[in-house]
Amino acid sequence: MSVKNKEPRPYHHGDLRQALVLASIAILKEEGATALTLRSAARRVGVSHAAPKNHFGDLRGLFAAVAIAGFRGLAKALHEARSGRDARLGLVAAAQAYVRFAMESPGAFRAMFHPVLAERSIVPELEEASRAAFAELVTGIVAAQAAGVVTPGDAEGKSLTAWSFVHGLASLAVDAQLTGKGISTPPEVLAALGAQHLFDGLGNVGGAAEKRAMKRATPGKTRPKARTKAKKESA
Amino acid sequence: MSVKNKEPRPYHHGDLRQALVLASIAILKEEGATALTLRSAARRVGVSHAAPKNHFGDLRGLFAAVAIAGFRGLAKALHEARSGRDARLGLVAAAQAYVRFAMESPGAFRAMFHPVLAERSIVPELEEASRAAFAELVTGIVAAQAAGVVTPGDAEGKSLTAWSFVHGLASLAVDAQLTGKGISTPPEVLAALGAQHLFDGLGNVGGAAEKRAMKRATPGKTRPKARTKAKKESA
DNA sequence: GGAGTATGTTGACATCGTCAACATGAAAGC
DNA sequence: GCTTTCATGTTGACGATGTCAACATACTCC
Repeated sequence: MSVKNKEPRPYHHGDLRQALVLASIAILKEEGATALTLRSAARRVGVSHAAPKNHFGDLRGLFAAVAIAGFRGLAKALHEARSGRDARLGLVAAAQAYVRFAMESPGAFRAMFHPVLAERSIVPELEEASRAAFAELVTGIVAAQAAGVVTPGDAEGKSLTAWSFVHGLASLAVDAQLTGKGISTPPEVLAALGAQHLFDGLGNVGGAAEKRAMKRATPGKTRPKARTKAKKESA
Repeated sequence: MSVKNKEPRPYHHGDLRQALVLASIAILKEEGATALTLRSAARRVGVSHAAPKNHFGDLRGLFAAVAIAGFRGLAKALHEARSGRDARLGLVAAAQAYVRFAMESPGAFRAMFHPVLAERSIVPELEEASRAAFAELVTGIVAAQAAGVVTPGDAEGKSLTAWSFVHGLASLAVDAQLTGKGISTPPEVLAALGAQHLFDGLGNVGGAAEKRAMKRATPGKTRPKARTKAKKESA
């Protein structure tokens, strides 16, 4: 089947499961979400169309495997964004990292929140990977509370608000909802702007936070974002 | 073909386009997003499998028609939520209405942000319906600024932050990301909570907003402590 | 070294989106 | 009134997909 290989491939692949996951991620990146099918992944690896069934059962299993890898990559990106920064800047960087992840891997991002995985409790590993990614955010909020830059109490509720914001922004950006509305600001900048909104509040009229925000809003103040490396293939 | 009707149906339906859109919405509500196909919609209406092609061209056209109806319904819900309330409570109610819309019509919600509609500029009506829904939020923010409960300036940026938050929360709820993380609070309550976070800010430590928030959060005597007992197994 | 099992292949089936060719009937032109 | 035109709907077909059953191969463990 495979065009690229003429020599007799061994009957057993060795690590077909891993190869199929990597191929799926590549397909998502190169051809979009609709192009990922059990057969297309099998084709890319060079195995028969029914081979994936042994490893993933059905299409949902393949999506789940991709989503697990995605959540782990996201958790890692969030962790790296915070590390080495103070609590507040770390949270801003994490927000930007979340959006950047979605923009750079829209296919994987969509797979992670694909409707077929709605009842993901069936796949404990996926449940755990998702929980771990969220935990990164909670940790960031707790650290910010310890540093005195976020009000104490209800860390989980506040994390959820923050998560909702970054997830919504990422989703809107990925689904191209920001275009055609006169919004030209890059999503990553919007992430930083929204993070400031969240910190300072939209309703503190005349308060110190508003003055701080105005001061920050002066042009030429945007941090040169650190160019981040490409995604790693290992997982 | 239709099981429900034996009498000779007229060759021409009359308003097949509208009937197909309504059937699609019903399918989305009753059977989920994956069940909506050109053929299933045609079956439900009782026409041949290729009839939808005359009205929608391809599958994307059907999704676009459903999404247009969805955005109009969402805009209406947002408008009604704000009307009759003061600026701040109106925005809170709008946030809850957004989440409620998604929870009550998850299929339509997913169709509105379906990947196949990513370049929706091809369908001007969809572009306009989406814009109108967003405009409802901007109007709410502007009204809140006029009422003095939101800081002045950059109404669009602030609307975008608010939109990102409600859209993210709605998406997470629809995709069942809130389950399995120890989050039992209903999404509508989370919408109101997050709206308060957005108004007051998460970072105004010791400020007036924090005191207001504490006052609101304490029905009895319990002083909010930074006691996060969420995670019990993750380490 | 043989048995049992995990891993891949082949072929089949129903369903899907899409197309081309055709049927029907309403609207428009004369 | 009659015909022409064309939007609307049907039929049949095609390739692609997910999934299954039957079979082939090769690894592992006793």
